[in-house]
Amino acid sequence: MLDERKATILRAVVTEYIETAQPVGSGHVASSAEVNVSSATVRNDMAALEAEGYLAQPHTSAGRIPTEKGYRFFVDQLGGPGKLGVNESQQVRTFFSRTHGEMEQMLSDTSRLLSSLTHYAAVVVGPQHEVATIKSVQLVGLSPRLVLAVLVLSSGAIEKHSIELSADADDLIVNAAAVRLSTLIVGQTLASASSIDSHSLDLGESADVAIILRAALAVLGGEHRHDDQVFIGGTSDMVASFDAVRTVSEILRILEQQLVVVSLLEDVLDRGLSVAIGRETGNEALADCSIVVAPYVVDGETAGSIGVLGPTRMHYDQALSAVAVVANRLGRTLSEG
Amino acid sequence: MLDERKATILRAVVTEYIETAQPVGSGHVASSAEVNVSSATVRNDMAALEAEGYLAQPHTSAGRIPTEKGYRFFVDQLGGPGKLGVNESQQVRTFFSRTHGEMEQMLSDTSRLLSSLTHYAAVVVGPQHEVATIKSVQLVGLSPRLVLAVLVLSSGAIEKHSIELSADADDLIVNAAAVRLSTLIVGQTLASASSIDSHSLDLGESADVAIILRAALAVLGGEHRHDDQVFIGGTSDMVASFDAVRTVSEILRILEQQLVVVSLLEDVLDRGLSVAIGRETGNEALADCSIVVAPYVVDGETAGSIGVLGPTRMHYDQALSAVAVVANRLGRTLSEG
DNA sequence: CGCTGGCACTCTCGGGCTTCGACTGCTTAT
DNA sequence: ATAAGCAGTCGAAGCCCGAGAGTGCCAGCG
Repeated sequence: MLDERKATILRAVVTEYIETAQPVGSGHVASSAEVNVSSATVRNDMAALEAEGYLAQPHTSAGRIPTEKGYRFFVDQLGGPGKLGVNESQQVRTFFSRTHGEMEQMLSDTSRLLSSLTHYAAVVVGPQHEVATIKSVQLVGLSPRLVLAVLVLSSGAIEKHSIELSADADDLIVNAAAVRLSTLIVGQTLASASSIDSHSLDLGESADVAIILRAALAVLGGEHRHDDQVFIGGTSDMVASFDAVRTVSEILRILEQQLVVVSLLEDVLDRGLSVAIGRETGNEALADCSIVVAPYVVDGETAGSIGVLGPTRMHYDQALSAVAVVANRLGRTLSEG
Repeated sequence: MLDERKATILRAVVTEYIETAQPVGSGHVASSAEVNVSSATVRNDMAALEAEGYLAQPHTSAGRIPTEKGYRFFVDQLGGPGKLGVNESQQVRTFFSRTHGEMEQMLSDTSRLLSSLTHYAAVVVGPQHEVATIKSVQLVGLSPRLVLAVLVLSSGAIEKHSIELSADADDLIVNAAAVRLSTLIVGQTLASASSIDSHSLDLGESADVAIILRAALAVLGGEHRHDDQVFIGGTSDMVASFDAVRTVSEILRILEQQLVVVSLLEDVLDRGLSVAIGRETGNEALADCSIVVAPYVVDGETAGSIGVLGPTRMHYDQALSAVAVVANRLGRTLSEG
């Protein structure tokens, strides 16, 4: 629906605007390399593009800036993720060759890597615990009425929950409960463990042990997926792309709410997109922002997602390739462990 | 060295400037309640205060704004931390009555509380692990050559380290090592555990077990205090106090470096201060910021510190009282556990 | 001697005005 | 269809000017 020339012109406007943040006039476009028509012709086409909603004019005698629809077209016909620069891909390679063990540290470092690649804010959402199996469970009495349950998952993640008891429990009882709990849930996933009906196991237990077991299982089931691990880096870089402190403050307020950030990314992925532009993010406060997302795959299963958040006038090609490459490498690195 | 009236005038300038962010003229000061002299007299005194370095003039025909020295005097003679408003202290009370267990969650929530009280960025540095004793240690084999060591500390904190082995180890060996490790370090502090000489325990162990033990002890000693837990909240609030995006970006860059933040707070405390103003923070990028800090005490020992970061024109009295009250309550709450 | 009122001076801020330049849209010629 | 030219629009920048806020200083008063 957009003929060849109009597409070229639109592309030129978008790239120029991304670079300069200034409205782009017909003269600039006409003098650009890919366009071989006069500025008058460009003007006609730009008027058409504006009528179709791809461009907008801040005021009469100014150039044009892309609308969300304009960015969307640009991104879509951009096609594949493109290639990373040599320095960048070198940076990715050395990063992943050096990294090892310690999942949290690694995810946190990954967010730093991604933000340093793109100069936007990077978000890394850790793997869902639901798919990992429980490797070990331990109960540690911290004080007579406070017991800490520590789960080690096959992914290497650790989940801890404190359990408050209504009556004192000595070490013997706690240990007995721990042993019993181990036989019950080790090897299962968190999801299946939390669905164990605590009433089906009353028999054959001493009352004290049963109390602890029931409390432990309740805690497991209780705060489902309450701690997705989210790592956000590079906010200072991203902030520099905006010019109103007000805007910045609103964006930071979003980023402070980890739950919102997670669902933001997942909403985008659920809609089958890898880029959400402006209001497409579904959040009014991010009207001037775009999000680039990719899931990463561990052992054949989609485990989590990573993404960057930047201004709508973002370097989409770079961001897309950086996100794609990092997601890929991250998934592979996590699969080895 | 500052007579009564000059002090009053200085105080009036500072409070007014904190409120309005506008240079304060002699007329305003003269009409303020505490000052009963004419504006001419105020003018004379303000000139003197400027000569002594307490005030500065942006330009000739403008009012005066406080210098760092001016703020310093203001803060010092402010005396005690002052009182919190009723709403605020109510907020603190309900927060700490509701909170329980789960240290990390609690520290993170505390930083949110503190930022919501002050509208500045709040920093909460978790307790040092060095003083806590080891309650339990567990080794979990994730894969043949990867073992995860999980320590539970008496504070309820968890420390995990992954250990990479050069040879495969089966569960039996891992378990044997875990048992031996438990007898070695449970009950000790992290510091003393990490100072165990791994060569003194070769005797009587199977070679495989010894390898794991040595690796585990090495890991313990290795990354000393590498994970102070730092929780930062309310950056979006703080940002709103500034008007240049550039400044904001630099401040955020500081806050992204957790190590820097921790040492920032500790430097201030080490100098015996509870407030650092502008360059007193020791960081050029924070020239327009001030920090208010307080340590918190758990079981009679200084365990960690909390603080807020805001603009130099911060509401010092409110910040001081908020930080003091929260530090106090936090210490008490953590002591119970 | 300290305080005050008065006065002249300085400098920023905002409005109004003009100029400049970057665009556009349209019309006409090829 | 494309190009060229031309008139028109509108913001940005520069300028002037007056208003206002504030200062410093001086002379007089208690």
